Amino acid sequence: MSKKHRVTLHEVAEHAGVSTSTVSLVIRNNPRISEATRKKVFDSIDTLGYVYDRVAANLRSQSTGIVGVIVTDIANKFISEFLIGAQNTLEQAGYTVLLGTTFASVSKQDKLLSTMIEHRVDGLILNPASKSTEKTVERINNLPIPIVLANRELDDANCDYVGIDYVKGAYIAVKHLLEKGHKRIAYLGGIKSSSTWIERMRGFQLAYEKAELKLDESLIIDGPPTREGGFDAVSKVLQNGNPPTAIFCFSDLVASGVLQGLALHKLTPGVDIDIVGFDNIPDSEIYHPPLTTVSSFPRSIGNKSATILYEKMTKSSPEKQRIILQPELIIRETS
Amino acid sequence: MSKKHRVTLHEVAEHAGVSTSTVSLVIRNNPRISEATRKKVFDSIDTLGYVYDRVAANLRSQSTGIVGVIVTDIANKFISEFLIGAQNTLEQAGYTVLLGTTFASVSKQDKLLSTMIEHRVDGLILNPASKSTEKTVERINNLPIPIVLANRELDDANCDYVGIDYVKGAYIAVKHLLEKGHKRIAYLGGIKSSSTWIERMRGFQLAYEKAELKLDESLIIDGPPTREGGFDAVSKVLQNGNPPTAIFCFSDLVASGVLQGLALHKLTPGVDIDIVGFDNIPDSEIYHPPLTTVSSFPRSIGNKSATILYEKMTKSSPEKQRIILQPELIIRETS
DNA sequence: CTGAAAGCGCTTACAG
DNA sequence: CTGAAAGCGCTTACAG
Repeated sequence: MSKKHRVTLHEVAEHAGVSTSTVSLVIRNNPRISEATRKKVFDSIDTLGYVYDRVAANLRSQSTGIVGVIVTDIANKFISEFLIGAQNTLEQAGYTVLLGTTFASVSKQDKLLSTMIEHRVDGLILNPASKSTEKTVERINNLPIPIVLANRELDDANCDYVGIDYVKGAYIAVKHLLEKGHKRIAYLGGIKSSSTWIERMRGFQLAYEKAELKLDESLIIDGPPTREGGFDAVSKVLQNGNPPTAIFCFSDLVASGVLQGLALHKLTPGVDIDIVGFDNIPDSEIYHPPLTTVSSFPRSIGNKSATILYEKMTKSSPEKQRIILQPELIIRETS
Repeated sequence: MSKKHRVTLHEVAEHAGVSTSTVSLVIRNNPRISEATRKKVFDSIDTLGYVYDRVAANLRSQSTGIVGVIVTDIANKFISEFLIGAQNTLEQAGYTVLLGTTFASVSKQDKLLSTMIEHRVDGLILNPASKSTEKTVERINNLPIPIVLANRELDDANCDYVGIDYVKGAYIAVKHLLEKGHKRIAYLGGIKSSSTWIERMRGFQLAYEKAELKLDESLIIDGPPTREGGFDAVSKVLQNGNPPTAIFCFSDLVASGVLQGLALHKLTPGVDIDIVGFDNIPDSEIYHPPLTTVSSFPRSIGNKSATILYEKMTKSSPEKQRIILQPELIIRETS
């Protein structure tokens, strides 16, 4: 079985007594083929066990129906939800998704971009690694195929973008804590050089300014946007001579590490210290205790990214779009 | 930029003053090209901005370097870890991964199989949907390309398989609960017809038999292997006239729903009722309270699946392999 | 060590 | 409504 050669369109044509052009048109459901011929061809396809060879079709038609989606980490719930959104929309439109995971490595990202372009993807959705360089940006700007950036904006990238309003998200989170009377709020986790970190920082500052309070830089500790990052950051900040009374976390994942660290120090979130996360991943609801967090909408971001890419691939409207979804505060038991 | 035609190998050859055969060999690092020629060609590639067209190469060489991986749900941590394992190994071997998600739908799975075969993937790793039919099995058995099944075994599928010993996993979990003195243990979540459910059931029964106890069928409630499924199942089982004193959950995800449901009924896990999960996903450690669970090794399963597939794709040793990893009990605070 | 020629399996104008 | 011919951009024997 394995070694038997694949039946070709040519053989189908011969078997059905028509030309290859006709078979090709039948396969692609071209309406200008008569019902009788269509049936004849499908019969031959069935009896011969013909399998369409997209590789050949792609070469000839110069388009593959494949869209590359590059993300930083699929094990992150925010990302996997984002992916599901993008994939659903893309598949509905008839595209196949080629997935790449960078694990936040820029060189991995560069390699993936190359591979995907060599595979002639029709378009790309990129959730950029946080340390993406100028070179990456330049490359993205010069890409011969449509691309949409998601979740993280890149400086000087002249690109369509879909993400959420991180400034506002951080702002409403910190404002909430300030209104509860906190004056010393920590900001833990996330890579300081990334746009996602910087924008949250801006929201953080904005809330402090409006409250006419001064923030303490020693309560700001960055690190990897992971559970471990949160754990390490909270351990550090608790050693501060004047520790915080509340913590704003870069993400729910970071918050999960923070909760772990707090438990180790016998501090009860929501009682001894208030915590707010970011993302509203499903698990945040069953953290111990359930986490107050900022809801971003990963599936919607995925959907939107795919929709915009689809427009870029099919229409010839080159106007750039920048879509910013608005976050919401979800108050639970940690604040 | 977008509309400029892609530079072809032919143009590179002309620019470098060699034949296309030579350029082709240079690109693929064939050692029988002299250093001088190689350099000349690479210079031309750089100045012209040539991009290798894998679609054309694939057609001619009749192999794509693409491996299809089909899973039931990427938002599930067990699966995403499995995927990372498979992807790492595959990428190291030079393959590109085409990902498909079935969301446990058999028709989706069939479509994905078709798409991937049409795209001429060199091999497939399939984490089958639980309700896969005989037809699917037959199709898989007749596949013209190498395939490895993972995580869920299919009856009569004459396939290589990598998974863990679910019987033993359930056995050690239930034995642990019995040793703690429990006599009424519930088994919640999971699809009754799936091999993963059935094998856990067998382990469950085995533990009861060895303890010379009789199990109560009314404490066995199946359902979707999700958080919601767990929530619903625990709600049902608590209405039992004679409710269980301990619960064995199909998965950690199910357990998370069970914990939620228990909280609603003001029952404290580990105190009022004991809980054991299955999978040891990272989150289980920070559930409230931290979950006792059975550790399966999703990344290792991914790695192994990829390794076996790689052997099938490259060597001509047709001997079937069936690899069963051994699970471990991780005791935390819910028991 | 390198080149000329054929061909992978489709789709695409074009002709009728 | 259908067919004959060319060609997408590579790789593959084969020759020298």
